[in-house]
Amino acid sequence: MPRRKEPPTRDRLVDAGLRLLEDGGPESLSARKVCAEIGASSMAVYTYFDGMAGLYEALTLEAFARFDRRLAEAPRTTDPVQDVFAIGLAYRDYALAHPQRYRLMFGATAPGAGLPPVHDLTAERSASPAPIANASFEQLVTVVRRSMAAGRLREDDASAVAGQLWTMVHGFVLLEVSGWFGYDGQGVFDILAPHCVNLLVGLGDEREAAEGSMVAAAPDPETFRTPAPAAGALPGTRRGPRPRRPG
Amino acid sequence: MPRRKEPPTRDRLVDAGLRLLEDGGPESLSARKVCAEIGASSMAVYTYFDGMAGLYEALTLEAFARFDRRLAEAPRTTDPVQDVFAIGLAYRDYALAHPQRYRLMFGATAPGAGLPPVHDLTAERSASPAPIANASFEQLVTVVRRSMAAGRLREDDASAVAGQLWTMVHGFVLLEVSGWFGYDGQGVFDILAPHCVNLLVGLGDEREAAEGSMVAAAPDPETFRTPAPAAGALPGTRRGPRPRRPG
DNA sequence: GACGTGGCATGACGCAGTTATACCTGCCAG
DNA sequence: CTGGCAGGTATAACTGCGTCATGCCACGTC
Repeated sequence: MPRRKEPPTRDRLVDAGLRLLEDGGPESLSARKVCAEIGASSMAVYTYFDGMAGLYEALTLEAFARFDRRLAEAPRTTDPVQDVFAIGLAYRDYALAHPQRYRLMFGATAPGAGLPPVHDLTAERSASPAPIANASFEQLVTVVRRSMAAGRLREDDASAVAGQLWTMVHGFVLLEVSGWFGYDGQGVFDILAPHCVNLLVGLGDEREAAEGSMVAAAPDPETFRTPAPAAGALPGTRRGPRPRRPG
Repeated sequence: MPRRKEPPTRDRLVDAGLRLLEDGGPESLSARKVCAEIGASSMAVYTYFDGMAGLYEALTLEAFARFDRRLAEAPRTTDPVQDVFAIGLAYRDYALAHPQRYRLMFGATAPGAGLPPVHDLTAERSASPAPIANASFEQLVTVVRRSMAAGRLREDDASAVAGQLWTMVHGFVLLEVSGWFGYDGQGVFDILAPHCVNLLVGLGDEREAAEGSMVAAAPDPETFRTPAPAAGALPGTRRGPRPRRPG
């Protein structure tokens, strides 16, 4: 069993791994570099994680755990639809603060670990991020269920509705961190906010109520600028997917 | 200039690269393996692509070109909303048929090429997939615009609306190919189809009209099973994000 | 027929993941 | 106190990776 001095070697490796991943991208996430970061030899990766795949897995689990904590920190109010927006904002905040980590979580990075799950169904692997991811997902299911109980959303399968919201934020965030919506956060205003309002309307909410909850969830008034009802179109709308390198 | 015998070496490398990527995942996409596939030495990658980054870029461009062609093959009818569904189905078909290629296209693979665009804004690179991706996006914008002209969708910025639809399908497809919705296509029925209908309703369409267009776009009656209007909830709904390895 | 140019193979370099081996340190038995 | 034991760790070597300097060789041209 590992020595329990002050900071266990295993945890220091995970911390260093997440730090290197975010600072230098997946290419910096090598066994030699991570171990050198804490002053150990590359053998430590095999002692504690049985190889790089295990390290990737531990990093994924830790990233999901912090993600789950971040979603839990989003405020819960008496307006459950406002809470939906709050969770969505926290979701995006986390992804934008740690884009590499987010890609790792959802199988978009990790050259060796779990990248091709479609072709890799038979691979036996001990720990899966699914339980902790399900915990995060359940946070969304709960506020959806509350929204239905409050009469804001049509009664329906709360998990299916939460899946629609998750799909929306996930797709948006991945496009945003890859630069398809520009790098200035305009996409939230142009795409995500109207998408969310439109989806909520389709789920049964009144448009004015949804927009009110959206504005109430904004930490500052600039986050969501309510579209001018008279103009009809959204001001300053971008032309959709844009080059990764603007200009 | 390259010799123009029968199959140019450059094109054969791109073909072999796409094939290796889909068959063996990103790990199989090495300079040595791709060149060995066509009986050349690894030097060919530098002769034609100036390194692996250039090969990744060429593969991404070719993947986007085939994707664009696939979307263009989706039938266009007199019902523009039906065409929206048809494009969405073609989109998903392509992504599910070539999941690794799809990840490469949207910056999720490619350890060396454009993976961390957030940290890599200053990198100068000649060709970008943005123009061809914009062509695909414009196909969606066109049918959205037709939907507005036909009075099915509220008049709005067609690009912003197309961005919402794109976000939805992109997010869904990435979760689906990673196994979060299971591997049996149930997610289309549980999540994507109701999401699309709900979004279209929020965009101004009538629910019955949207569901009618959806059913009309299905190549066979089983693709979208219309939710029973009496039950309210979707039958057979899954519990949202699921383990990558079911069981 | 000699020449130069461009495509390509060869071989080397550094770095990656991985692993066999040996060492070293802390613990327990006697 | 001493000897053995066991587990964490460093070392070094293996293979395969991207990359590049070098040189060969087959073309097209004068």
